[in-house]
Amino acid sequence: MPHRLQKSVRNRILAALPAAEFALIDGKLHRVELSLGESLHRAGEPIESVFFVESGFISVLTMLSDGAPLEIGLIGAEGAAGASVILGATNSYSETMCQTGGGAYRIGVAALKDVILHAPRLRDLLLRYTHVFHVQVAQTAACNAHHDLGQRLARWLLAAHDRSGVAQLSLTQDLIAVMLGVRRSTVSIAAGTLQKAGVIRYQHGRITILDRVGLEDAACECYESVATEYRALFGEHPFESASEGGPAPRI
Amino acid sequence: MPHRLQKSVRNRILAALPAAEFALIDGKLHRVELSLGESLHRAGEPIESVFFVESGFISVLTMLSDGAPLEIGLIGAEGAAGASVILGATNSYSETMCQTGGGAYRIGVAALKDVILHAPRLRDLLLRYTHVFHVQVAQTAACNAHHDLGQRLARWLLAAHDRSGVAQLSLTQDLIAVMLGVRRSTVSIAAGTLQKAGVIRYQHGRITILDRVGLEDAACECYESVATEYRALFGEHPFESASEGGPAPRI
DNA sequence: TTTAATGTGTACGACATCGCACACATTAAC
DNA sequence: GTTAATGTGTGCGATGTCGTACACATTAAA
Repeated sequence: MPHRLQKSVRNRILAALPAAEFALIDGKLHRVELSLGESLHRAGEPIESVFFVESGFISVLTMLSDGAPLEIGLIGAEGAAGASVILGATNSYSETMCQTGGGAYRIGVAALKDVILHAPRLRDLLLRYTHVFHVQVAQTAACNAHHDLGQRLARWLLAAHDRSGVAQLSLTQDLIAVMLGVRRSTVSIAAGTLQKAGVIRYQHGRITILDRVGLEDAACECYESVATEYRALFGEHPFESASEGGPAPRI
Repeated sequence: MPHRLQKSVRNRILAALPAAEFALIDGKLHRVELSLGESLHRAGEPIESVFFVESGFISVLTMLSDGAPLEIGLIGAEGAAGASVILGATNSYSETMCQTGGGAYRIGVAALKDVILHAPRLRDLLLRYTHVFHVQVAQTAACNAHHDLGQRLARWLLAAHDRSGVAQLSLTQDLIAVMLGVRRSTVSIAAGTLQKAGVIRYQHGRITILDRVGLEDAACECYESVATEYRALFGEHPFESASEGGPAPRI
């Protein structure tokens, strides 16, 4: 297998590895394309692979017994889906699925555990990433209880924008409603408010962020709290592709 | 320092250690008594100690910017507060405080990290416990969004009952309201419903669980989902004191 | 025993969201 | 260009909780 150039890798964890550790894992990574709606792990099933996200973002969903899924976190190029295997988990407690098109590097769980024995920096990064993701979930728990949909929608759009890197997202209100656990019509009202304020624009499955700062004002503190945790781990621009350099794109 | 008898230790993690590993950590544990309302870690502050809970239970709270705390998880004798240090966290993202009287074994973070280098089983147990706690938080995020207060209250009482081990709890509606992030008067209504159904009894700061099975029926699935995860880690009776043996107390 | 502090039950208008329904707008398919 | 599929805006009664207030019950303190 031809060697990848580490600096062409966008995933922040892989990009942060010392060259020697990257060389160890490189040959075991399989580039995969993720299509919209594709499921990476199913709730209750064994975790067979870990996915280091390169582009797009992944939703982590808890499935309630009435069949309703509810999103508890988002994973983009700053993280990895299925990383809980390094805590000793064998089965996934959640459903992880791609909400956009995207790409990732896949590695089998056994191979990853093997690599980790000789890659302490990778192990530490995965542990710390797992912790920050946990903080994200904890903040979401509080957010779901305390903040109204207007704030939660703005927060979600910011998180999605960070992780996708583009201002125009292909997202229906239906999809967002499922993620946030509310009616589609309720999303329509909240989105309408943001639209009237000139912050976003909706056009049949396409949502454009017009005013990033305005969106931050509309969001609850939860966005910023979690972003701060990610900055502590990855530096000033945690969601930006490592290979691009420069400040995160602003609109 | 005189050696403790490992079999007199109630904490499930410490009790599950091989004797050789327990001997390593034993001398570094400090028995502490926890009083009601005592704070073990403060949000944003460095984590200086990890607490292996022996009795009573600990609330883990996210502090929102309006000053309102919201509980995201409970820790009893099955776990440890501050365990996220083993993921590389240096500061606490949450407030942890004791909601009952209780006891714990405290160990300094540096000492714990030192022990862990030579205690792989302890390390694995802490990692797996951290994962299960994460699952608990994730379930709470979904629960806060989807389930009404009647279900959430029943779930919370079950969790508190599991971890305290006694049917009579010293808990005001005010305290429970803060934990669940609702008005005290709303708790009064939900508790009144449970009381009329003969499931619990309230007597000025003292709540008695009269019908454990009825409480389980009133709770959402979230209780059982999380309990299943804890069973996978600690066996059939995850919250029971390890030294007591026999089935968990039923009322 | 009396008094104060604490804890609980209840009331009521306001508000967000539910659950459902339907019309309309835009895009994709033919 | 016509038609079907998809996505969005809106309406409305029902429900759960908010926010606040107050009366009452129980326990603790004087």
